[in-house]
Amino acid sequence: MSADRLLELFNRLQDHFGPQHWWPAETPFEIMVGAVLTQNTNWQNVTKAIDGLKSLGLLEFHLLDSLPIEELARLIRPCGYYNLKARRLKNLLSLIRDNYHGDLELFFDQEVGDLRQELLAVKGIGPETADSITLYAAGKPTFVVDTYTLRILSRHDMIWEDEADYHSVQEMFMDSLPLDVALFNEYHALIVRTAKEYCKKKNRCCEDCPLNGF
DNA sequence: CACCAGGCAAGTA
DNA sequence: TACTTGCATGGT
Repeated sequence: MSADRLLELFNRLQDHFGPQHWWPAETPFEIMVGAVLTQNTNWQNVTKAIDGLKSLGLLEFHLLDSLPIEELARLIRPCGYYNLKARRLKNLLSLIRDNYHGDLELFFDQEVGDLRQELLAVKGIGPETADSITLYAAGKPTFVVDTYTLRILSRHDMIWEDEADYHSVQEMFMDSLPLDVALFNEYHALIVRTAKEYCKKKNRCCEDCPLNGF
């Protein structure tokens, strides 16, 4: 896989869509919560859950941390897997409370690899969620891979479906591109944008996809 | 009606 | 190691 092709892909998407202004949230804490809630879930459903928490004024570390888990589960119901996600959020909040006095700034203020490893150690936080929080909430340079990334790359013969484990694909991006937070931010956002708009059909590209012929 | 969505962990062989 | 399954709501 050539670095040039990955750069060319980015340039095409950027030329076509323009800036994406990710992550769609108002605070790093909201990004972190959203990253957990969006696991295998339509973003529309996530916004329902987030807006619900917001409207009650609960989208703040200490409030969610002290909220009973059953109550949290009930409040995030619209985003699905609510019992599971309530537990996962609690796991994450507990880590930040116990090791960082609930200080999100302090938690995020560490070397990118350390932050990522600490996130991965939380039960319910896998590579994509860890990278999303690291990149979009903490602003550290790590590349976010998701199902859309794998789909688009394999569709354009940039990976084989079998060889496509998370870390090898992530390495591919990070070995080929400058470790630039703004670039990684925009690149992943553009991939999601493209997939949502043009990869609705299961196993083939749309006629009018901006990547046609790429 | 079936299928899908910005995953992850646990179970099975 | 390599599959498989559970988790769940809401939109198309």
